[in-house]
Amino acid sequence: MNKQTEILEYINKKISSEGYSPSVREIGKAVNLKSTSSVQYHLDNLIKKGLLSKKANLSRSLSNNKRNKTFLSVPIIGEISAGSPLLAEENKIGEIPVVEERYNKDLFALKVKGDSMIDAGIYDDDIVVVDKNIEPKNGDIGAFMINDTEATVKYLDTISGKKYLIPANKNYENFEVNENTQPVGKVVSLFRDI
Amino acid sequence: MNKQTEILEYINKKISSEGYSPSVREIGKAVNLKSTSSVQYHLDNLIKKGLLSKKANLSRSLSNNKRNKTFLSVPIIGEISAGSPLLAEENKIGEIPVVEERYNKDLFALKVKGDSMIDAGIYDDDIVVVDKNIEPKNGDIGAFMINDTEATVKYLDTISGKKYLIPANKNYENFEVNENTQPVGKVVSLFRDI
DNA sequence: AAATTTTTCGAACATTTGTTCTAATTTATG
DNA sequence: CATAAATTAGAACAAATGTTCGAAAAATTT
Repeated sequence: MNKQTEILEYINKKISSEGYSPSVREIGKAVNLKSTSSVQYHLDNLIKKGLLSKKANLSRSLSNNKRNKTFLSVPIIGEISAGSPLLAEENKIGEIPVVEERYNKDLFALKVKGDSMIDAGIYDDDIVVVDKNIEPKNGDIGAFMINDTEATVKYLDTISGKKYLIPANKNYENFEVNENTQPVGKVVSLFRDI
Repeated sequence: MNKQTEILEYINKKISSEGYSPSVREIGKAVNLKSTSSVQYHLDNLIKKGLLSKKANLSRSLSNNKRNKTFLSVPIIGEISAGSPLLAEENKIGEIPVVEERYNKDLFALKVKGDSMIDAGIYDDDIVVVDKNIEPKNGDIGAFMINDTEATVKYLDTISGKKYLIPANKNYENFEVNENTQPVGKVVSLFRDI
């Protein structure tokens, strides 16, 4: 392999595994270059090619131009154990990546069970991302807790003055919002494995 | 705001904007702490709380524990400029995160236009991830290039010996596969903003 | 008000680190 | 083979950086 690409790959590996850039000397050790100036030589070339960025005189400031985006993970909540809070660790069944611009502390994801929202394009086993910051309004798809034990995803709407959770499937009935129905947040995005 | 969270947020901001960790002194300057040891004091606490990681004696080695580094980005392809290869930079309209275990070099994403796959739960403006490594088989949903200028997402199936691209919408017609139809890959997952 | 805990400061120190310069070595080129 | 170009090495330097210690200041508790 080319020394330059060898260096670039080592930098990528280091950043993604450790979370920070290697130093010039670490690079040299990793790719068998005994002199720091040899490493500098290749770094300069990589920077000229636009493949790498770095701040002058600044330690461990290398960053890959091609893959720089950071993603944050949001927990996926599965079945909710009776009595445990929704976001309890025991209910977590996985993680889903979210782009940083969209991330906030009140995001979480739910695995949808059943076909009650199929006409909204939400299928069994789909994963929906819920923002607890946003209270679902009429017409929104929201996540709701029923009796503190079950999370459900439905349309919210008002019919003749009463609020209902409304499935997107003719085979299911509307459910009138009562004191055991707690809005959790608005559904903002959806993932599916095909 | 709490000094500790102020520091944590500054570190996050710095890493995501610059691509590398700030130094102790940079943190101090950012959050108005005149002594490096004051910063150390808070860093130690953050590490004890498990919110932060760092290597001893190593400059700019801070990394956020909540931040998952195992996500990689896959390009989203929009409209395909005539004559340009599918994955050309000019066709790229964004990026989408993919968990590392699932990542491979032949993944890319397409923005779906129209409602021809609506009965498969794929809606207008949905984004589907395509794996060029997997050739779509009968019954699969695949991405296909037509005349090298248009990418389309359809079911693939064989009807009385002939291969067809089959929409999931009664209002659209099946399309017989011909020499201008190139399979690109299999659709493996789906994203939607709601 | 006194005692205790938390937080901040200042200075000093040992390393780490990026940079630069010149020369040696290897590789490609005519 | 001779020459030029690309690559590597070694050493030295200045700046950046993490760490530690004791004391002061501020906030909290008793």
